Amino acid sequence: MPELAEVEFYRRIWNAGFGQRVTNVEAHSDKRIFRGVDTANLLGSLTGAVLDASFSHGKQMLFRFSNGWLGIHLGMTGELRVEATDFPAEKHDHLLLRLPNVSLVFADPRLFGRVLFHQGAKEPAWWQTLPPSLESEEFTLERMTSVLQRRKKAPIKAVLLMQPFFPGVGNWMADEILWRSRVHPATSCGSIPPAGVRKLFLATKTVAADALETIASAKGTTFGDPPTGWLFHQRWGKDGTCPRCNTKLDRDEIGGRTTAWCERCQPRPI
DNA sequence: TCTCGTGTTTCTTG
DNA sequence: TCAAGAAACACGAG
Repeated sequence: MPELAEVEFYRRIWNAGFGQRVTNVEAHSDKRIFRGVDTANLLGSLTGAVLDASFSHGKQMLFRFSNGWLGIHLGMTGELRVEATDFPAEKHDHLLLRLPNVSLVFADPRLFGRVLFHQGAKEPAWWQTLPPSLESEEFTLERMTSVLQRRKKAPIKAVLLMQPFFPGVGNWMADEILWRSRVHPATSCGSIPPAGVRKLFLATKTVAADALETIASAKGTTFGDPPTGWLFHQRWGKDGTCPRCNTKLDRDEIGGRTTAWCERCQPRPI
């Protein structure tokens, strides 16, 4: 599920372990999600460490322990869970942190997710160099305009999915942003007028903020769906209709991903 | 049996 | 060197 707001949702799930000392770590260390990681060092370092903070940025998460930094990317099918202390690891549970009161679990059937581990007083380099988040003041209209100028021929849908520029935007968020802006997903970036870019910019900010607000107000252990009236609710099925004009949504592969849009509200570029 | 997928990385082509 | 598209990764759900 993991796009911006879902990642934030999963980060909070592990809050149950704050302030507790890790008594044991279990890992399927031969799995793909540990590629490039010294798993022996990870296991040895986290055992006995205390979880004291966590952060999310786009689709990335970072958990601060007293003896290292654990980075997690959920890929396409990853999830974080909290289980009982004696919970036996299931087939796709690749990393388990045993704490006095709970077990923190990272599961991922398709193994597209990723674990990173870093030791040092400061955050890992890859975290420090992340692009400005969509919610930040550094994410500006000027920045977005220059990104689109540099990708003149690419369809806007594909560019919205580029994490170095739009951290946290995934397939459904991109479709939501385009639908709100009334821009066809196949429109080449170079052909979008300044007024259109401004609409896209404002929609990006709004979708990110509203999705995060949905998570904040859900405050339970279930991921609350976005408000009614979002394209989100219509884009999955084959019979989805436009929440604005009730036209049946079109579906096709654009920018390498399945894309849903309303041909009436988002006219195809000439 | 077959197709599809809420993501990234790497390869290929231009 | 860069932009853009395709393939690869792996496995469950429908």
